Amino acid sequence: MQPRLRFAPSPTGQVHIGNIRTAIFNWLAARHMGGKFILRIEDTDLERSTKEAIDTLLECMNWLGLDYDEEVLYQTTQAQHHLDAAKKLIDDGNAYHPGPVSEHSPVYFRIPYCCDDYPFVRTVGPATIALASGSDVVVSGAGLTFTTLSPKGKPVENQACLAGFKDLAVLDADDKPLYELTDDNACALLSGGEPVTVSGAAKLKFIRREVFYDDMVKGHLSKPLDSMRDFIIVRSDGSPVFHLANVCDDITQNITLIVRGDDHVENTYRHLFMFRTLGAEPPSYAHLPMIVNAQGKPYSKRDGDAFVGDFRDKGVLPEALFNYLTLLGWSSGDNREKMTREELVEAFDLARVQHSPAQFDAVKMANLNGQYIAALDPAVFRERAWEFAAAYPWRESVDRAAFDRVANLMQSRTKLMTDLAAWTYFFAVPVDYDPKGVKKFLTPDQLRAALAKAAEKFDSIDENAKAVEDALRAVENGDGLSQFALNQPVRVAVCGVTVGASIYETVECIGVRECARRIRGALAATA
RNA sequence: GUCCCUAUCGUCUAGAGGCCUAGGACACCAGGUUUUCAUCCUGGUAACACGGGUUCGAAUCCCGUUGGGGAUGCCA
Repeated sequence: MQPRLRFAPSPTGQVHIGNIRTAIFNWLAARHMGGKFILRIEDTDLERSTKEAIDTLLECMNWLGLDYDEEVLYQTTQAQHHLDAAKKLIDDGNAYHPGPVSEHSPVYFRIPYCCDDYPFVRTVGPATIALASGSDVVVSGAGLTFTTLSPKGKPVENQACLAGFKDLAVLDADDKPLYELTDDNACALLSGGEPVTVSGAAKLKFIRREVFYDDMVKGHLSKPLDSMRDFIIVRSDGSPVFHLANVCDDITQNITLIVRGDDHVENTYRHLFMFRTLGAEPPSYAHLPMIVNAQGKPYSKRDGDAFVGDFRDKGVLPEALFNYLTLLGWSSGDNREKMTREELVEAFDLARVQHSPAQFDAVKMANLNGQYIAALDPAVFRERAWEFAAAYPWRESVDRAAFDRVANLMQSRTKLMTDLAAWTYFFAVPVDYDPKGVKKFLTPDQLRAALAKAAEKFDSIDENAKAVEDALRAVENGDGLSQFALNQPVRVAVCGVTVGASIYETVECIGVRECARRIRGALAATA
């Protein structure tokens, strides 16, 4: 059967990198296996799901090249299916209204008491739980309520599903049975029998069972049934809860492999039962570790910069973000880091995904981004730079050909597309001059005199880098200055800064005559 | 509190009992190339959380401790 994977986000505002990383891993896994990658939008939270949020999501996926197969499924269109499924579960005795049945009580999913033949349930063995002495135990179709003692001796209320306590015996302090849960009275309880309250209990003795499954990234995972509870699948207002909707849609969409965040492992134990009782084969699962911030903590609103849109605005290339995110929690195993999409699809393997959270490192990502920019075909870089520069007001008055020359000159020293913000001196007289640069390069009389001569030469020389270089060398020689002594003074006078590309080519880009004017202007302004 | 997961340089990671005096990348430091800066090249600092076991041999397996994360919602 062809693998079918899905990305099922809730569109509630911005797209978080943790979220999009899940999408990327799903996409990679699907493409690697030659399976389908399906997008399902879980928009059932009417309050928070907006059209804008959906558009943002779609845009992010498009920007990152996450193409999906088949039509997008909007969860709100499936409401009837969800409710039908709930009804089936109730009819089969796998779900119930607690207490007196009413229109306005929620529906609980019941972890099935008879589940020994489920392929994902196994018997662990006999177990006992010590109770707070002389406490009450309530046994009902909705499970068990009992009181234990915390290590500090405080009484703690516990609730668990009935299925967790196969062959339960409630014992008193002398190990005398106070109550026994047989298949018969379990049946009675499950079909709506009155709850039983046992007083003076001291311990619970039962056969422990556990749910288990093989996670494609985390390996063998299990959880005892007595640590689980029945859970709500339909709210009292009649709307389906995540667990119901999510599982139903996975069934209707025939999903065979679910790749999602680590925070869902606990849900998996519940969902396994839901697939089974809904008559479906459970899919395989892979749970991805979380991405945490520079403090090693989960991203919060305060971190602010963890949204895909922010990275785009900061001048990160989509292919670089994509590549960097694959490196968070995954590695090729052969020291390759900068990899093309094709190489990633080829190498991607869920089994190589890390089990523990990974910290996002903006510096390393910027470095990767720089590598991507450096490797860009110059024509492509010019185009992207031009598009990106639309964000800056100075672009309006810039001639495209002039811009392209600057782009060619600056590509190799661009790390982030936002570095273009500093290109403004190519197109306009600098507004600010670096004070240290002025002090060092525009203040000494000897340099000022030489600069004036250079400006004079600039009035008539050819408009190319070689001529600029020759002119500067000539002035230096004539004035007894050491070679290159004029480079930085010219840079400061022309660009206002002390760092940048080759000054000869920079002058050529700006225009030799224009530079002559700027030098005189700078000299006058600092006189 | 309980349950589940997890632990290699500052960070991302390689590592499936001997190839490990632990490899790569980012960052950092030093040197070199260069008309400035960046790039680039060379070299360097830096890690198996701790304690027990198992074994001829453990970063790797087991147990415990500690740290971290998650779950414990009529959120998803």
